[in-house]
Amino acid sequence: MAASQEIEIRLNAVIVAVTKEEPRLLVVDDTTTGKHALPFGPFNPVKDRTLEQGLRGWVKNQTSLQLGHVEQLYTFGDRGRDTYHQSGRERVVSVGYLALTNEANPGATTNAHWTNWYDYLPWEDWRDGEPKILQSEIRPRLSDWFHGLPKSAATNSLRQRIHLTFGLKARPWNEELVLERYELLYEAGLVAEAVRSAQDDGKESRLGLDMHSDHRRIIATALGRLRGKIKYRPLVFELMPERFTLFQLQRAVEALSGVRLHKQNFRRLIADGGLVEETGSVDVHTGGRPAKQFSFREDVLLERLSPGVKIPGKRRTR
Amino acid sequence: MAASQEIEIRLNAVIVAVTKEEPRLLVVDDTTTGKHALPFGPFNPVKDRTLEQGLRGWVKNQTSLQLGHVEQLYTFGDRGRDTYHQSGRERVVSVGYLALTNEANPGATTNAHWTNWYDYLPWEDWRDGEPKILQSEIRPRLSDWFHGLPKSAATNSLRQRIHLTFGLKARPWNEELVLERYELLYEAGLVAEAVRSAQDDGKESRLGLDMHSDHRRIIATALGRLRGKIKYRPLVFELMPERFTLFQLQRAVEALSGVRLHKQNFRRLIADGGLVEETGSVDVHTGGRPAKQFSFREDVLLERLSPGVKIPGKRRTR
DNA sequence: CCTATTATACTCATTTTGAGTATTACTGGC
DNA sequence: GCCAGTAATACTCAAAATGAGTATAATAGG
Repeated sequence: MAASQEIEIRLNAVIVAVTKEEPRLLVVDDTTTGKHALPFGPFNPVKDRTLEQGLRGWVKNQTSLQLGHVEQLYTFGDRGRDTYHQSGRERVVSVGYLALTNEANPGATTNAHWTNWYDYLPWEDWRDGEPKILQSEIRPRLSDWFHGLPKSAATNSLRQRIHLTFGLKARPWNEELVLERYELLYEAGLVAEAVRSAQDDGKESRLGLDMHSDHRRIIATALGRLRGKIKYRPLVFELMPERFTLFQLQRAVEALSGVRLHKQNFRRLIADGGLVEETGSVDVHTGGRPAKQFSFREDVLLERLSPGVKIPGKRRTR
Repeated sequence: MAASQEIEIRLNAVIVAVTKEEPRLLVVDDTTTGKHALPFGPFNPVKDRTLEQGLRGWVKNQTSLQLGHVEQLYTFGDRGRDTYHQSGRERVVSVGYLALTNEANPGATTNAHWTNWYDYLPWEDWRDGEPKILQSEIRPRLSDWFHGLPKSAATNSLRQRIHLTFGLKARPWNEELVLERYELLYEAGLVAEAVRSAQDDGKESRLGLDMHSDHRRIIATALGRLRGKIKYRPLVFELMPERFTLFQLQRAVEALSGVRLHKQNFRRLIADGGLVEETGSVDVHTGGRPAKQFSFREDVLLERLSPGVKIPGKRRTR
């Protein structure tokens, strides 16, 4: 047991809501860099009995938000995160958390504000077809980077990896590979974080809105996890109002997953899944036939094992 | 940014192998309690660039094991873990890791040794049908506990939770709910860890072999994660020898998942999945017709997205 | 060469899923 | 009040995946 150095533990929160068909993220303005940053609080070993309680504590104090589902994402301890002092005297370890809430909630009081998740990861939003940034920026620049590398045994492997993560060469787009895509762009030096310590001062156009420190990596982790988990856990409902139409639910799932779904099949999955129940009320502001409003059946948590919202895919012949 | 207290970060490793159709776990003997403990090393912020590198570092030094896949499991910071000093001066935060290896490897040099995973979680092994301990011990004692609780609004919810996690009342056994089951037993005071700080000195028969501190919770987390992940990532192959028969592969998956699989369908899934390729050699020591030996196709990692080993289930009419 | 034993191949009924078409119930303009 | 537009909801159908077998092949040991 080597003597521990001065270590500080921070609890970072990726606080997510869905409003007006967009996935939203609570950020604060970092005063020194002017960039957006994830809110965080310290872990106080004396006061906080568990890490999660520490997180809930400072969120409650600082934002008066009512958090729903909270889950630990990952613990980041990399040196080189810019909170690390060159002196080596202090090291920050961040424990990232994903927290779901409802933007209609009391709301933040501090300098925190809601932003659109896809401001930071614009290539992840395929709801209106393939994002233009892929065609215009990412593919050419990834290609330049790839061809500029020295050939080696790993060359073919890297090519495959690029194709897989970005759905190139007839491979399907897999919405869950958010972190994998971010990391590839990072390796290729295409996101601002990757060149922060280098000579390049960011004049070249960067992909997506930069964030403080490695926070974009953390939200990529969060989005990937969330996209995966809504399929087998009823997490979407924590982001919905009390009553909602099936189409509103679909829109929320689409906002998170970043892909469009087949309406009739989505409806079938939800109905057959027994996750919701009719409230008797209808929403007449649909522009067409009024839609029945539903509410989440709390008791499904008690009777089903993995009551998620499946995401219909596209048929592919193998 | 509150001043950080003295915090030590430990890197705990759940090192897993599969040998002779049993899932194995590398443990050390805790000198003070005589119990088995997970090996761990300190995180040294000066030397270790990342948490994972820190982990690989001490594992390499202490055991000379060749680790394959390594993944972070969870960060535990609960007070009350017995490494916490009442004085409140020092607090240990443990980052748990799952690491896969091959027991045929060089092997450990220290006091570490391999044990059977199911020694600690005997109710998780359904390969020979329902474990007797469920019938003889767990169900009756869970029942006693449940009926001894004061009735409240949460009573029904708890009953459902018991039924779900343990597959009671015609609900199917879900092999992935390892942590959920452990936590339920913990709440019910049926595992030794739960009564360590209480008056009870453990005379009553405990369920499964006790471990040091909260290490059994960590291995429950690991087993649950592993059982889930082998279904969509080719992790089993890291636990297999270079060449293996399909039946040996099946046995390994069964060892991990704790359930028996349908042989013909398993074979179909693997074959259709294209995860393996014939080596041309056969294993004649089968007791019957010789079995072809296969090897893992490394390049599937490059061409498929979720090349896991699906676990055939049982048909249930809804 | 017969039997036991395991590997491997093939069959079949269901269920699940992707993708449509058809029908229903509103609103707003005239 | 009727019609067009629009969205919600219902229903159909073929393909693929899945659970559960039966059938056949290839070895060892007597």
